[in-house]
Amino acid sequence: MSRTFSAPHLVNPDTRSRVLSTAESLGYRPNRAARALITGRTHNIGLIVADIANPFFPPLIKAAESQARQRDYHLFVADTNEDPIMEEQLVQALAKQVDGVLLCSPRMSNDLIEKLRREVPLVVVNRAVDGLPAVVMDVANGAKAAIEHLVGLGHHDLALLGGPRGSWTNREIRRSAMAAAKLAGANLTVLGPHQPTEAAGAAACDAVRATGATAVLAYNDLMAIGLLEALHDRGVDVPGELSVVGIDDIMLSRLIRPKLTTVSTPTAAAGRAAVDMLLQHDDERRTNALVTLQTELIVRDSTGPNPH
Amino acid sequence: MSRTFSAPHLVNPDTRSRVLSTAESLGYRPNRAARALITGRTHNIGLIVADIANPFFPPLIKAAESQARQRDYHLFVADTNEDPIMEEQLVQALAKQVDGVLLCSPRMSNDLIEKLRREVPLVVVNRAVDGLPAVVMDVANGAKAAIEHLVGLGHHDLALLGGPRGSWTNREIRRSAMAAAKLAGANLTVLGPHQPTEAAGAAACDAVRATGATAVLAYNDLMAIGLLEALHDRGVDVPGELSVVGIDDIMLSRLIRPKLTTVSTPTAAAGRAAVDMLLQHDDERRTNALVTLQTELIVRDSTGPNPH
DNA sequence: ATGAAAGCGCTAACAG
DNA sequence: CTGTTAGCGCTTTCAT
Repeated sequence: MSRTFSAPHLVNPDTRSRVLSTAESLGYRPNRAARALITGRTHNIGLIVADIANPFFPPLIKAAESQARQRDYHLFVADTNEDPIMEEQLVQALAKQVDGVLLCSPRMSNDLIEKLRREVPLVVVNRAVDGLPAVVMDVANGAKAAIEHLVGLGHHDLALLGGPRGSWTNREIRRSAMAAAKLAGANLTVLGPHQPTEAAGAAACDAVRATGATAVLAYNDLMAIGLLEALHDRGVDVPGELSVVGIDDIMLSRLIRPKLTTVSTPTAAAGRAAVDMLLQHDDERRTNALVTLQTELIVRDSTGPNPH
Repeated sequence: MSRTFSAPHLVNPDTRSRVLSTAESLGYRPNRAARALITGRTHNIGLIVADIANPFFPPLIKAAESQARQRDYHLFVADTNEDPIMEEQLVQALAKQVDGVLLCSPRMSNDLIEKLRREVPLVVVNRAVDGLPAVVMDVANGAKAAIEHLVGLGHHDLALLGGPRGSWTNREIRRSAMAAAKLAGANLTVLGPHQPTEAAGAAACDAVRATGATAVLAYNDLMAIGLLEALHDRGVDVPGELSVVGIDDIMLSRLIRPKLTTVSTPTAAAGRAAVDMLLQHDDERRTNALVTLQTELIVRDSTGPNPH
């Protein structure tokens, strides 16, 4: 009898235990897909990220999965390869199989997000979208702290190694870094857009040096690390000749030499928060809920005083 | 009419296109859960790993997801936190929702795997189980090559930094390393079991030094890197005083200094192969199919001649 | 080549 | 409190 599983409280304890033991001996397990058909709740969540192998995402995925399963949900994970078109396809493909989708660091337009939210409940991570539940990191404040840190070290000529087109985070960083530089009376040259990868960071090395900057803020740690590698190959001393700051504080950043100064973003907390927002009942959910997670500048060894 | 989607070839092209355009205008998408109920095929795959945030797994997950979706399958990802009990629970929880489960680096017993395979088709990665489709890396050969490399550098006193209990890979490495050391007339001290983490590698530093070994092979790169960090903190020069070899060739390993000498394992290929094995029709599937992927020793900067 | 009907495993609603 | 019934969206079988 299905009530034993779906509404245990209004069934006779005797009957219940009898059913339970029979079920046990038969190895019976309720079929969630069949249940979903009638209840409309699948107890599945979709998680869409730009690149599973980008070290930024695994801690987020892990935290989301853990939080989801604690609430008896399973997690679909899908990878868009940084392709906005793939994002749309994936949301639609998963829509019928999940109770909601976590869209992490989307590259698609806000208009498209608006369209997709009508097909399936959406929570967006790393993007603020009007009227949509979202989890963002306060990267603006982080970028500001990074610029102030560099200016405090005597740097006047700064460069920003920009991230991918379509990234809300990238826009926030640029806006905030430009404002902070202006306020401090420093020059800031903006480079980009670039893919958020180590290879792109390395490839941008010469462009960075051509700006004449003595300090660089990168869109993320991966690009900063790529830049560091290329700088090392060219015999440029960090932080002696050039200071480098990243954003994210991925595991790598404290393991490389010099240890990377970076803005730490709470990725695991973001994963948990996103799951919580998706799963909290609609009546509690304010449609414009926006959770902003704090960031923190971690000063390590890749930044130093202006050599000039 | 459902035939339009499930058996397009035996429907009148006119009718078909008419149905299709109507469906399109209604935004209709077939419900896979309902389809699964009757066909018995969910078009979903479960992927169970010990730790999503362990850098070894993301490339495997990414490759598996990509391969699965190319074949119109979605991927559930779950994390066991290195807990064998969680492995069992997860397989059972996913069993009804998937057409098969990819069990990566399982820590559970072979007996339990035998039991679970009766509930859901299983493909095992990083473990050879009799009569079960499996994808393994030839770590035995990799460990042998590592030992020979170290002996070739003049090292006679070696240590093996062992991995987790229950790991087939760990047993393979130990067996092969011991055989290779014996053959070369070198001493090999085996340490462990340890968690396969950077922290555990660092924590084992003093134990490693106490063995008097001049060269160490670690269960994986993460442990080797932890060891390197601890060695650095203690002012021990690598490879001047101690040589270190890892296994896996995770992205980190070529980014740290000294760059880690390691045995590269084809993790992406393993993810793809596992999906392929699961999805190939049962009639083609030999029950004892075992795919063995080759490994390769990558000599970088963490190994050098015996100082004595 | 197409329409109609049965039924996958489950829950909801309704009787008892 | 418990047995029965209808039907979720789809595919399959059986008619036509």
